[in-house]
Amino acid sequence: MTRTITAEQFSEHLLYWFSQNARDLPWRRTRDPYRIWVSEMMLQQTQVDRVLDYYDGFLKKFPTVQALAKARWPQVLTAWRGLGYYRRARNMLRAAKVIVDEHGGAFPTTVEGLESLPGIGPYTARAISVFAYEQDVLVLDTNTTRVLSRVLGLEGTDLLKVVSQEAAHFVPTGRAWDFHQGLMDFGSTVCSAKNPKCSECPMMKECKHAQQMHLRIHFPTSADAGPATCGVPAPRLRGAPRNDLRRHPHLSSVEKINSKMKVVEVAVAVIHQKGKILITKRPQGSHLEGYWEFPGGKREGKEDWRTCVKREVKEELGIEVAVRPHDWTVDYDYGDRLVHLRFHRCSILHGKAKGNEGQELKWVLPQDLLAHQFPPANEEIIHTLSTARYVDPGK
DNA sequence: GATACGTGGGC
DNA sequence: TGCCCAAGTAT
Repeated sequence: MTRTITAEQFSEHLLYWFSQNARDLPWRRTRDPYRIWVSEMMLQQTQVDRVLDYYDGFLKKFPTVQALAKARWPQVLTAWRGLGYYRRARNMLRAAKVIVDEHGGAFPTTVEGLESLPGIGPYTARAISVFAYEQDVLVLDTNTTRVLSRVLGLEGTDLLKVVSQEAAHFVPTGRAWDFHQGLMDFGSTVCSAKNPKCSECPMMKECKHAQQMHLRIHFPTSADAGPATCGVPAPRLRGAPRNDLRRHPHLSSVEKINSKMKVVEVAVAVIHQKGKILITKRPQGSHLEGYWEFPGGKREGKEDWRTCVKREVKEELGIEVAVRPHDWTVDYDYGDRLVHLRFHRCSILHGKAKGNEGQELKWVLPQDLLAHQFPPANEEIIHTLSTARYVDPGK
């Protein structure tokens, strides 16, 4: 399993991403705490595009906290009408009066001071600290919490508390402003709540969530097991218990799978001979081109899985194989579809394998599998196969 | 800690 | 169409 990303790696990826993808938003062109405050209040539970329709108009009508403090509620309501959550506007009017009457018109400069104002809670207080004063504090909202918890693989109840502890040091010194603006944009566009675009994410390799999303491993129960076909002794696995992968507890976390999601079923052949395993290279132009993979293919309807393996191997390689019951299954989530892979170990009955579809073939020792690039869905299988010791059926 | 609070967009 | 949700806060 990959190491957890470091704070430095995270910042480097994020700040670079932000430098290339930053949106030009009006509240990013100022450090005036009043204007930042207005933006943050409007942005509570409200999307950027909607806030853009109100932000300039509100500031034109109430350019300063003094102007707002002098206003009457119907005026403020008029400037807010349509945005929703009207208590926000009412609290802003109250807070403006407090700032003018009790603080001489100056905004509090500490998180505690800000949070004491009506309508300003833990999030908004820290957001103003960072976006107006550029203080190095961690700001957690739904976006930033989601991104950090995913990358770090944190979950469970009290997520806010866990993330604030584990990620407090992720804020790069002196760069809190960029860091959080980037995190917000990143969370709403790439690392979104629904359908995250992991393919566009610079941290996909290090991200615990991506690893979990795309690699869910299940094990056949003993009831799934059956005799190998054709009476050929199958390679037996020694030294690597079937449940080896259970040592990765986070892999057992199964996300809700959209019931509408299309499921593609693929039977995979892990063909052993003389201590080596046969792999093939995906041809150019195909999905995941250039990756090595095991022979196999899509199951046709309710076709028997082992029949499917035999058929695919015959089509692709021109050989007859004996097929064992499957040893592993992997579900790989592409976002729009779920690919269900079943890995069956096989032995060659007769014939010499050749690439009937022009694909490159290679026989490799288990320990050499790691040197070949496989799709991420195969990663754990590769790891298991490469470290296991086999009894060669031919000996 | 569960709930209400608003509206428009996405699916 | 109807349901879910989005830069949270107050009760």
